[in-house]
Amino acid sequence: MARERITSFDVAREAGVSQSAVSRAYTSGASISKATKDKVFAAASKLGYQPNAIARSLISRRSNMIGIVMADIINPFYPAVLDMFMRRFQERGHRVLLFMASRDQNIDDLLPQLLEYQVDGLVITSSTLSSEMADHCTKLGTPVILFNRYVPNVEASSVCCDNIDAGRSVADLFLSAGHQQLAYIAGIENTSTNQDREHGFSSRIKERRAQPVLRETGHYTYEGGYQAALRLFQQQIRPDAIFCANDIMALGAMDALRGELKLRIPDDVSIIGFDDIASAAWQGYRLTSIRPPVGRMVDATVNNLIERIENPEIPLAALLETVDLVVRDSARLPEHLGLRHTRE
Amino acid sequence: MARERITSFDVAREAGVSQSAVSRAYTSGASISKATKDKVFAAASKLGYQPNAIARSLISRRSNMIGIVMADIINPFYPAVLDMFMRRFQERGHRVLLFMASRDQNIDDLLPQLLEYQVDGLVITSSTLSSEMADHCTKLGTPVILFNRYVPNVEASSVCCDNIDAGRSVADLFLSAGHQQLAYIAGIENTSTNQDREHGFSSRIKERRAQPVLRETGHYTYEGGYQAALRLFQQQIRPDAIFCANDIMALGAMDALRGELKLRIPDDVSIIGFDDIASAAWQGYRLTSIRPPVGRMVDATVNNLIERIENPEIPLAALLETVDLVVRDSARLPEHLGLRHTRE
DNA sequence: CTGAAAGCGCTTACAG
DNA sequence: CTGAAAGCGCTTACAG
Repeated sequence: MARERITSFDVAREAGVSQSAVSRAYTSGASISKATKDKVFAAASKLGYQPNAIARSLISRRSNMIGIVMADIINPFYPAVLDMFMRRFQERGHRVLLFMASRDQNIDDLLPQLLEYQVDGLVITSSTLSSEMADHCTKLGTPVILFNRYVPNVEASSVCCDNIDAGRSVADLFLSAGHQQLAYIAGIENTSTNQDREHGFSSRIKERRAQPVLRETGHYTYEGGYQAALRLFQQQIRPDAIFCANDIMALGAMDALRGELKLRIPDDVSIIGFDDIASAAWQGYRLTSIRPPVGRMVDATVNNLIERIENPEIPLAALLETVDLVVRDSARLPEHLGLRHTRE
Repeated sequence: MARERITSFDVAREAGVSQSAVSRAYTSGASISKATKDKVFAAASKLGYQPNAIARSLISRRSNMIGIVMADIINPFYPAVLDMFMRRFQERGHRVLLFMASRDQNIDDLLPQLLEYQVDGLVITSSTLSSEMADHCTKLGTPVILFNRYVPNVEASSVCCDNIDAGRSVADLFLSAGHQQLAYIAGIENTSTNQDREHGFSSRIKERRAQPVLRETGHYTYEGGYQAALRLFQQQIRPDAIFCANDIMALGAMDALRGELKLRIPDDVSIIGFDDIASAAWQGYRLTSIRPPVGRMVDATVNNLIERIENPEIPLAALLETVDLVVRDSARLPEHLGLRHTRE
């Protein structure tokens, strides 16, 4: 069981140079001659040496690790998001320390575990943190950015899509197509995404003096959306158009309407979802959906975070991206859509 | 911009004790009096101190980090797997350094990036590694375990479900229910999961002297399964039962059959998938599927890895778990199923 | 360009 | 139980 730990000193001895030289060989931009570098690499590959990133992190006070906190990986929107984050950070030479939170739990108890590993920066997804914790990160010099969440007055950048405006647009689309009675299937109540989507939708309905919106909660899950749709149609007043706070609930609602309730989509009821997850495009659904510009949002998040790591003076940013409408077959829409869209 | 770095020396000074005492206060089982410990924690919380895990890792030669390599997070089977791994490792006090590989690329180039961070162990999912790389890990004393992949003669443990036996069982189910012409929609060709499922399926069909199996490739994607199903029915000989190497292809195949081909499931064609992903249970599909015991597989993986971290003498293991059949509505089945199953 | 030396922030024998 | 000291494996001024 000879666990060999080969260090820069071993390589130095083998190569006949100093330990500093070995270190310089692995530091791009360090002043070292080609000849020395070659000797070092030859010795290193002979011994199977690789620098120890932990030791490097300690002395250089840079771990090159980014912490990502993610709740809700089961929600199909987030695997695609995580995939993009991973690719972006890997491309830029960062490692990712991943933490899973329960959905929308307060993550104040979790963060110290990340912070003790001296992550250079922190991406927080689908969770919120207290302003005390954010201040603590600021004091440590660890920049934090919230992805797809907005918390006012907190020492963190944030990147969101314009959920309020998206909600307003859906209301306009439904009403302009002649729908009379709109309904909203809510996600998790205390999330900013759910609140903003609902607020935009309902307030626009009020402005246009349409029938008050019906409402049920679907907890951002398929089963929740399925049950919420059934409840909506047990009432006296039935909707002819439903805006679902995310796609997975919309798919559940579609199955409930077509299966148990024998309703046709979009002839009897129009449905619009949010996220444009992969299954929204499946032939069995062809769900019309609001597509957040995930690529742009991830890029903005990574860029802002890395900029702030490299220059702590850069001020916080609260970035808001506009959404697209993806037109498929689940909703009757007006002639003139009035917002950016693609047809699939 | 006063980035304060508070160290154990600062806390020691504040508490009026030695730096060793501060360290001991944070080491469970260390010999330290309650009084000293209290003084240390009081000073620490006053100063906002938290031990530096990077420094601890360096001196203790234990990073407490596990590396997870995952390809294919877009495949809905894997987010559920990642979620379980994260919960298990977090519960047991380990951090996770995540790496994303392209699907089934050789990850030899990727591993050094993980190894330089001195991970205590390595879980590799849906990728393979060369035996050279595995030997390298052994030499470094870093245990490796393959999840859902098996590579013969490689210095790593592995945890799989019995894909060969599962394939045989599906053949038996189809034939015993009276199907005449079976077909297989393949996943990614060079993966052990695909090869084993196909081998079990085809070899059992041969043993029972049924019609030779038809075959198309679906690349483990929805769209791939959709197109593969269309191709199957463009031929002279048409199947009356299809085994899909994973669920997501099965859902694509179902949409192709019911949509473009106007066939009824299971009246005209039976379909069985593999993985039992969440959407297999959706009302729009109700796919009959083979369910690997993911919870047991993850537990076995975590247990074997942690055991080997704590005791390097423990031999490698190649664990094989048996699958269940989840009976829904997409396949005509015989009276007597002959394997463990649940009805949903 | 090169080497000797200090130091990152801890853990852990060692001696008391 | 407690403290002084060595050392984990590097980076980076400093002097030459």
